[in-house]
Amino acid sequence: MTEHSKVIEEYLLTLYKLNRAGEPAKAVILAKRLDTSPPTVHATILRMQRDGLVNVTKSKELTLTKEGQSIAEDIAYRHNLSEYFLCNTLGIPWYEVHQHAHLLEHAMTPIVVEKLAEFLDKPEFCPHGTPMPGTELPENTITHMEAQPGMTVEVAMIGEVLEDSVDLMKILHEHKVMPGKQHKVIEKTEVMRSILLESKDGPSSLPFHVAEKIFVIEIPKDKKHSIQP
Amino acid sequence: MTEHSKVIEEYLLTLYKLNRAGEPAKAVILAKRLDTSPPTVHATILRMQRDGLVNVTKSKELTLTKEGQSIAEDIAYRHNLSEYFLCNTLGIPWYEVHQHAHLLEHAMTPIVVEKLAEFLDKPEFCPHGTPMPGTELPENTITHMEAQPGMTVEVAMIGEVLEDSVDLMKILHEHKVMPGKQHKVIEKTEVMRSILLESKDGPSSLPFHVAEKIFVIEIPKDKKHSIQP
DNA sequence: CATTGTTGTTTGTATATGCTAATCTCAAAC
DNA sequence: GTTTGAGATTAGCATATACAAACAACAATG
Repeated sequence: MTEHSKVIEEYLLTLYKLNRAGEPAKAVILAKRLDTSPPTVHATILRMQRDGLVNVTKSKELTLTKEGQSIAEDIAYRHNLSEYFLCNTLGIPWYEVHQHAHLLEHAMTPIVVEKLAEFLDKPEFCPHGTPMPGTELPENTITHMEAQPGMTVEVAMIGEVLEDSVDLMKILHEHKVMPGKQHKVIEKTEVMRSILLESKDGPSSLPFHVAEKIFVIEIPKDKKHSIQP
Repeated sequence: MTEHSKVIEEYLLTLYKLNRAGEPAKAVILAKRLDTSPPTVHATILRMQRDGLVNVTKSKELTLTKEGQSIAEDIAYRHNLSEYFLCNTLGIPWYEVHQHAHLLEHAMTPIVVEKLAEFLDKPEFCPHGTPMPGTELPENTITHMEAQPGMTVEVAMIGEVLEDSVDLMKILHEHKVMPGKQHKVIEKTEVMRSILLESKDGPSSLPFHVAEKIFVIEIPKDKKHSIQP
């Protein structure tokens, strides 16, 4: 497992995340996610192919090779571990840690990763609720779009796509729509394309496109607020 | 203060360290320290000049500009803070932290630096005894070469030049020649070009070229071992 | 089937970083 | 003062990363 540049690591991580989100891994998407131009992505993908990190299907889908996958998981782990550290040890708000971890993830030696993981007690989820590679969300996790009015849900994970918008996450934070917190689904209005919620701290609304990226677990009536009052 | 590449940050830090060690800052030295070729150094220095980070005197001495100095201090601080964290929080041996910090120092946002410093209680020295920028070693600090036989000294700082050799530092560690530890100078033999020491853990010898890079403080007889038994 | 729009690719450039080999400069040594 | 040797520089080249503009390929839509 050779050393790879920051750029290559970014590509690998992005492909890994697209994969996990079930989104198609195409060059255009990469260009958008990485805020770069299609020709640049093209050239970089060629290099990654050459180095045995990705394969390109006839339909131009990008798939990680065994090695690419393994490296990507490593980076994802470093990223999530960094976020956990920044949030839980240093006290940086959960909705801000992503950007800082974005740098750190490329600068951790295996020993630092190991020692940090030990220090943090081997966490299994990052502050956004994303499971570390190897860990999975509970079976009964659904997207917030699937939660029906009347249901009480607990937020399990704020989808990684949303992590790029600190502003949005800050608002979610202010409305207590964050991992571990519970709220009730009041209504889902097609016209407004948003979901109305009610938590201890009052009502809030969730646009459909955001709700699609938030993962929740239904809480049976008798267990409401048993975890996070 | 614009963003600078890892490479540029390395150059700045190296120039800063040469400065502090009182060594001449010439291109060849940089090439050696950074393990790169003179032409590469030349090209990079040109860019740094263009960007107002260094000046070159008629005698080809490289000097940091105000801005270069300020950035370099920033990097040095991040480096030392990282080392302190790795050693004191994660428990990585002091003689190994340098290499890990070497990566981290380029990946810390100002907020991470601030929060980490708070978490660590604003340390003033790294595990090798190097003072953070803005802090100084005690006035009465001398190099180990200046310590005379009969004197009892406490190690204050392992010079940064030595940090590149983990093997050497590990041996120093095994002989308890490390910051905070005391020992007695037995003899200084010109022929062997080394200094003979005696600490609680037994005798050891220090080659002159190493002794030049180790800084100590003389401990008056009545205060021996008052700090580190 | 022709049009259109999305996506991929090529072309032509640019910059930062690196190298070797050759050359230049200058001070120190003879 | 001429030589020599260290250090600086130039020339020539390579790779990774980036861009815009032009073009190709192909699917979707009318």
